[in-house]
Amino acid sequence: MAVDCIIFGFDDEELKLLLIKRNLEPEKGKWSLMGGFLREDETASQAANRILHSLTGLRDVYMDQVRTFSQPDRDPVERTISIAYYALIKIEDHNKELSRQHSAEWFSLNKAPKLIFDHGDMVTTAINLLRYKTSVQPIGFELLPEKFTMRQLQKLYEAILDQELDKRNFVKKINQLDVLTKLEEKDMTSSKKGSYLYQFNKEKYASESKRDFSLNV
Amino acid sequence: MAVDCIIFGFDDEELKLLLIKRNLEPEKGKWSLMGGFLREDETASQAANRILHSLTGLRDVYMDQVRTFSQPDRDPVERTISIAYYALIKIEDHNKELSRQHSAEWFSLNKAPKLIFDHGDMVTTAINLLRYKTSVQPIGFELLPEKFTMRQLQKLYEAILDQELDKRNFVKKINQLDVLTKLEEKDMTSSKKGSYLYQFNKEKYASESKRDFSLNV
DNA sequence: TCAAAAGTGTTAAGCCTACACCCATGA
DNA sequence: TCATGGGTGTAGGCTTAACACTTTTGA
Repeated sequence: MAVDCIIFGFDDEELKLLLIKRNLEPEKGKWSLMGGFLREDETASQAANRILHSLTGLRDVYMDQVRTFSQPDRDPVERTISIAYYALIKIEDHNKELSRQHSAEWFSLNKAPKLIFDHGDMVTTAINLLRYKTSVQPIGFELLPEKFTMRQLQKLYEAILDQELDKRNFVKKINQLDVLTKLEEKDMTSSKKGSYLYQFNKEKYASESKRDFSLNV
Repeated sequence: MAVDCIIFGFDDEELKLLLIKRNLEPEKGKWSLMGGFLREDETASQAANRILHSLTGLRDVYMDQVRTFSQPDRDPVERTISIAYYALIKIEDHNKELSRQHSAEWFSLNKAPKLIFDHGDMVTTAINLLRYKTSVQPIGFELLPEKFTMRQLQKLYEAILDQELDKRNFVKKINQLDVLTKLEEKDMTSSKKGSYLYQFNKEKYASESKRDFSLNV
C-alpha cells in the first residue's frame, strides 16, 4: 500500500506541479509524483501528510483523497496499490532545501514531463476533482498567500479552469460569496495605482451557512 | 486490502440498499455491506464486480469508486483497508436465491439499520457522490428497467435528491437533454390512460457531444 | 503626460420557477 | 359518469453574460 501526492502550487500565472526526479531503478531519472508507503499505524490521509511534509516541510496543508489506483502491473517491481491525494500549497512557503534534496522541481501543468507508471492519470484525475471542489468549496485560497489581490484570485481560477474570465463578473461573484475581507492595505508591486489586498475570512465562511456554496465563475 | 460494495436499487418509490446479515464474529448478526478481499491478479474494480456478481448474479453493472477507507482500527480483527464502490442495479434483475443465501435484504435508505464498522460512512459518501454524478452523467437509468415512464424517472430523481420536483419542469429538462427515445408503447399498469414508455438512447448520448451535460432538476 | 493596471454598472437575453387545466380510460 | 393518473404551456422574475471607460500614479 502506497500513497502518492499530487502537489499543486500557483505562481501568479500558472498552476504548477511539484515533481521529483526518481533516483532508483526502474525508471531512474524519470519524473514522478512524491510517494511513500503506508505505515502500520496511520491512515492514508496521515501518510499523505507525512509524505508531503518530508518533501516540503509543510504541515496542516489542505489535502483531498483523489482515488485509489490498483492495476496489478502499475508498478513493474511488485504489486503496489496507491491511494492518490492532492495537496494545495503556497509555493513560497515550502522548504526549498528539502525539495532540492529530493531533486524536486516545479512544472507548469501543460509543460510537465511524462510521468512514470500511472502518475499521469493521477494528475488528470486530481485536476478534475480540483475543478469540481473549487466550485463547491473555497479551497482556492489555499494556493495563494495570506493576502492577495482580486487579480491574483482571478488568475488562479483561470489557471484551475483553464479559461479566461471576465474581470467585472468575477469580482461580482466573489463578492456575492461574502467570504473575503477587504484590507486597507494595497499591493503596490503590480501597478502604479496599487490594488487592494484581500484575506480569506474563515469566520464569515463558517458562520453563515455557507458551508456548501456554488460558485460558477 | 478489501473492497466493499454499496448496492443501490430503486423500487419505484424509494432508493434502496442491499445489505447482508453478517454470519461471522465479530458483530455476527449485524448488518453490513457486501465485501470481500482483493485478489493478487485483479484491480479493485474487478474485485468490486466479482463481489457484486457473487451476491446478485449480475455482470456489467455500473460501478464507481467512492473512496478508500483506511482507519487502522476500522476492522477490530486485523488491519483492513477498504476501497468502497457503489453499484446501480435494477432490483428485479438480481438473483433472489443468491442473495437469500447471503441473508441479504433490501432496505430503504432512511430505514436502514446501523451498519458495522465504518460502513455507514461509506453509504453517506456514496450517496453524495451519486447525487453529484447524476447531475453530470445520465447514470440514473441504470436503476430503472429498460423501458420506463417519465413518472418513474422523476420518482427516481426525487429519491436520489431527496426532494420533490415539479412534473412539468422535470419533463422539460429531461427532454432538453435529448438522450431518451419515446416509444409507441404505453405502460398500462399505473393508470387507466396509460403512460408512454421511454428508453435511454446510448447513441444520442454518445454521438452528440453530450458526454458531459449538466442537469439541474 | 503617458503608459499600465485597477476599479466599477448597466442592459439584454436566456433560464428557471411557479402554477392549473384538460385528456383518456377502466371501473 | 366519475375517479385516477397522464400530459402539456406560459408569464414573470432572476440570473448571467457581454461589454468600456475613468482613475491613479510612477516613470
